[in-house]
Amino acid sequence: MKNRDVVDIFNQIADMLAIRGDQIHRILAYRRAAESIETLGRDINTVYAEGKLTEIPGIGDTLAAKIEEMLTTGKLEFYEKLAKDVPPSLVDMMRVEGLGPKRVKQIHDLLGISTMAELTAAAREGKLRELPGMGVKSEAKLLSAIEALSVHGDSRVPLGVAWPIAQQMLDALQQVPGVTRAAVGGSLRRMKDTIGDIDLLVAAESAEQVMDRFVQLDLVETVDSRGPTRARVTLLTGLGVDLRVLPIERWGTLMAYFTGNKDHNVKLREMALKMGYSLSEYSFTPLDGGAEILCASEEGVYSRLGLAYIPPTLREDRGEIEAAKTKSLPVLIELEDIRSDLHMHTEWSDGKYSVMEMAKAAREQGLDYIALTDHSASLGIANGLSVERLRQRAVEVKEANDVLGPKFRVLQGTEMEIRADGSLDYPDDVLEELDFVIASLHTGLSQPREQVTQRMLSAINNPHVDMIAHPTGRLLPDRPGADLDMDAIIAAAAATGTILEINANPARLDLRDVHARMAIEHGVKIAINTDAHQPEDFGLRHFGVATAQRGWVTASDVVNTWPLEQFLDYISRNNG
DNA sequence: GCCGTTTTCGGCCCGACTGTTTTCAGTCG
Repeated sequence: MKNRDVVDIFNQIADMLAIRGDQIHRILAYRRAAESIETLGRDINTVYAEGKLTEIPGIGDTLAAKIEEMLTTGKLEFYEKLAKDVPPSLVDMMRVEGLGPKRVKQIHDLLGISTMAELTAAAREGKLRELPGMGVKSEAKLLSAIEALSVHGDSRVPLGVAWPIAQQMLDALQQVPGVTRAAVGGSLRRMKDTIGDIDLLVAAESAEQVMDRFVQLDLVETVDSRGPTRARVTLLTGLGVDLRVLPIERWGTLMAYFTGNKDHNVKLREMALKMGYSLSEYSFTPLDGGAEILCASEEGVYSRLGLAYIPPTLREDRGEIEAAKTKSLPVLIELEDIRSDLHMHTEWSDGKYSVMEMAKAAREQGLDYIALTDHSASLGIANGLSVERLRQRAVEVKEANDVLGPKFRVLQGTEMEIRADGSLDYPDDVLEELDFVIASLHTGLSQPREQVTQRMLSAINNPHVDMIAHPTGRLLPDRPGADLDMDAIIAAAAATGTILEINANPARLDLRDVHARMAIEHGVKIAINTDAHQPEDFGLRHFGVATAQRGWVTASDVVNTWPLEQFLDYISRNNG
């Protein structure tokens, strides 16, 4: 069993317990455990083998025993017993927006419905409206939610898809008279790799006009709810968007409340309670009934709690609150720290622009040096370079350096295939001619864990390989990538000085945040590259920087922040 | 079911909005 399977079963158990009407805190314990394993970044089997399951936040003796049972027997008796009580198909019904555990149980108990198909039929026949607490309106709403689910599904969208939509909506809301601030919140502000829905936050004295504009935006398909401070819409793409509007004096509490993930926020509110306040998006309210305290800035919120300011990208309850207490938060890498891009393609392989065009565009971006890393021969679909063509390209690289140097430097590089059999695409003497060698996987990603890990290890252990690009090869939101043993990969990278990439393309963001954090904790250096195939792609860099921040990465961990000499010195020291 | 400068037992955040209700339950974030 893999992490994903354990996560899946714990989440299902939580839903089943909720439908059964179990105690809420027990349910939350299963959800919290699932979340914790999902963001663990390590193979749960390895953690189990080390006897360290209970060191995972939210895993106690009971859940550790359940995980052990799953990992050793492949099943869980508790789950199977529960499934007899609460059919898994009921859990499936909860995916319908607006349908929670109570309603599902009621529908099941009173109408004998236990599948989505039966539910749809009952709604169409007008049977749901007869239930207590239901009416014609609820029934119609449920029916359209079922249809929306079948059209759009309920999967999360990649950060790169949600981002421009949110910016476009913000631009429109900023035009509304009386609006003083407008920003994204939620997982989008935390720059999580995938986004469930978009949160927009606006400061304005009167919400009325903002709401009017919001619900009339072109992208909006349906208005799901609308009140004096909050509105929720669904876009044509199926993506949900929430808008909150409060006066500017409450901006700090508003932003704080709608940025942190659930666990981060709960901890902040618990801290506030211990200090005698109830904390909400509106204010700190003294429990003894005194006047409420407003915060116009987030800094004000954190300082009142005795904490250093926590950057949005860290607000995931992964130790940042504890670090903020002791003022030991890392100084995170920023976009401005980046001075190079070490992974890009030209028309020699599957890029669209010439060597000179890419180099000039990079220089205009303010970069000091770049590596041209066209694909190698065996990736035929990307017009990979034979040894002969690789050497021909070197002529153009030299020309570019003659024209653009000496303050700008183009490195002669490759993105070399790690073939399905584990061999590398160029022989060592060819690699030796190059300034910078990337190795990466594009094929055989679904090989068994041991096999694909061995392939990667053999590349890392080749002294000519300087960096591994997009290690797992995942493509968001649906292709999970290779099942690498990241403990082994990171250990090998640390031992050989091999750089691991955070690929900034929002379809990749690979390394993902938790693996970047594991890597730097083991002393592995990180690169943040765009994998540009055209000049516009350089604009994706901020997604990579944000992912690095989510991994607690500082500027000194990232080779792209180094001057050229320091970088060249580092890769030459680790060659052979 | 987890967890501990409140506790090994008894806590475990805060609010908006809807549709159905005459005061609130359910869902969502």
